[in-house]
Amino acid sequence: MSKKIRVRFAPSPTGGLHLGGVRTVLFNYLFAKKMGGDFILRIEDTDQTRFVEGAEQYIMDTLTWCGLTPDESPFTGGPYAPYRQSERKAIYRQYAERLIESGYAYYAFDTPAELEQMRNDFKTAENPSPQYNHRIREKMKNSLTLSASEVESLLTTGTPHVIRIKMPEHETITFTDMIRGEVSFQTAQVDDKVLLKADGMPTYHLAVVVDDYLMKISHAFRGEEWLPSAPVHILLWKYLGWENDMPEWAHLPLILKPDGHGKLSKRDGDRLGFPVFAMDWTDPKTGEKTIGFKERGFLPEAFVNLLALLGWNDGTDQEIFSMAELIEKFSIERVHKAGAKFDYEKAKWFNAEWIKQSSIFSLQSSIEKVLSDAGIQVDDKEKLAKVIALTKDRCTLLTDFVQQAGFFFKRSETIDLAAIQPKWDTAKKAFFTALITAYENVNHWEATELEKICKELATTHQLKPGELMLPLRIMLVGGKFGPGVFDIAAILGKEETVNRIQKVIALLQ
RNA sequence: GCCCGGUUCGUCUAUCGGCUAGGACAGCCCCCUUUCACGGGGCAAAGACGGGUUCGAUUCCCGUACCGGGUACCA
Repeated sequence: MSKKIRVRFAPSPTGGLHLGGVRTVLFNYLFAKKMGGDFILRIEDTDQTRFVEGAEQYIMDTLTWCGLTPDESPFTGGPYAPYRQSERKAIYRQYAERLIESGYAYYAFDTPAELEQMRNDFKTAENPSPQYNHRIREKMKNSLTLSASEVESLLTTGTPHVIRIKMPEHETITFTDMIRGEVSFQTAQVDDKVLLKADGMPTYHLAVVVDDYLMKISHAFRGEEWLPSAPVHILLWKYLGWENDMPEWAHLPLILKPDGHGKLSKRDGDRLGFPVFAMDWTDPKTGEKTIGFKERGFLPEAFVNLLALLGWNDGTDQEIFSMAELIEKFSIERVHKAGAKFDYEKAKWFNAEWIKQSSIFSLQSSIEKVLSDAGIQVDDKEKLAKVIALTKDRCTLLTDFVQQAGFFFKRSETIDLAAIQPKWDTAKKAFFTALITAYENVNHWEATELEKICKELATTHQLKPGELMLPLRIMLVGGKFGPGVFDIAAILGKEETVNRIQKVIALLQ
């Protein structure tokens, strides 16, 4: 039998795809692949989260980058199209009305002002936010309090109205969550949620149940923030007569702010200087740009890896997992119940590990891109491969290659002369001038040979090699960083090495 | 306020009644390195609290505290 495992989520109101969202998708994907089921994605497009321009493409790009391509497009045609909520309005209304006919829901005509009035009137110190519940609904303007003819006339005159679920007064709703086990709620504690809004669009509560049923969803993953509304959804499955088709639920723990309290938000990233979105996103309305993990220099493998370990582990000390290993080892039972604070330092560590263990070949094109974005053109692929081999263990982010590897292809615009100048004298000048000559005559241009020549020459000039390494480095690199100097010279080649030394000697006069 | 979840080093976590409580990130120290990193070695660092149950509780149960979520015609 085929399983359909779906995640349903909304992108952030401005359109970006947030860490928590990607992780929900990831867990869902891992579970689906592990079970051999289909991986389905449903995306909200209502109200505040109604798609802004480019958001659909952005979401697909993000999923592709992460390697989480869904088995069905969440946007275009497919076996259960249409997928956009706005195109399914008639479907939702039909089921909402069916609920009214069977007495499980009712029309409510209260205006926003009246609702606010009610909340004000019933607000007390003990109950700061009164709910539209079984007690309050008796006092409001709805099809339970109005006569049938009054309702009829309000409806025919097109009075704005919503459809609300009629929560039972005293029932206990119990269900099993794949992560949390048995959870129960008292219906008296939950209010008569709106199912269909005045504009005819469904709320999440109605849409999630109707769509999951119609689309034959077998497992539903979502964030923990949905747990309190689970009883509404369970009741809806029951009231619609679909109880036996209800999916299994999994409420994932939240990703929390690294410092203070609460859910991680886009603002925290801006505030603390790390990405929160998977990829760069520019809000088409405001033009505001939010940086992504990808553009910050993360490898998709590392991003997926760090996300998976935020709230899950396989019980061993292993921390580095490929997607294939994650699929093999993932188990929903081992997902934590508690939320996890996001730690950017650890996130970077995952990336460094992935850079170290990635092959030169697989890194080549992304590094070439990073360098070219920084205005450094790579002409020689073979040279690039050598440079990557020499520098990849030193880089945490792909963008670190700009500093660690850039000078191989383009001379540094700034040269840290201040680091050599104070100790520069005629003896050193004589040495480096002699070194140029010696290097010009080298037959085997490779690191150990260059080192040997340099040290022998130092001895004949009665200089300590230690005093010469730093100046040489600055001459070749421009600053106090990078791999071993002779390895650098070896890759740079004879002509370029000699030129760089010459140029700096000239500058020091 | 009420409802629902959660609670092991600063952080992410291991432990499914036997613990000298393990690993990783971050921190500190040493080694390696005539740059900076990588790497290697080491140090420091935790069971929220109070009751039970048990020969034995971090592990099971109950309270309390604290944290998080929800309490919208947002998702």
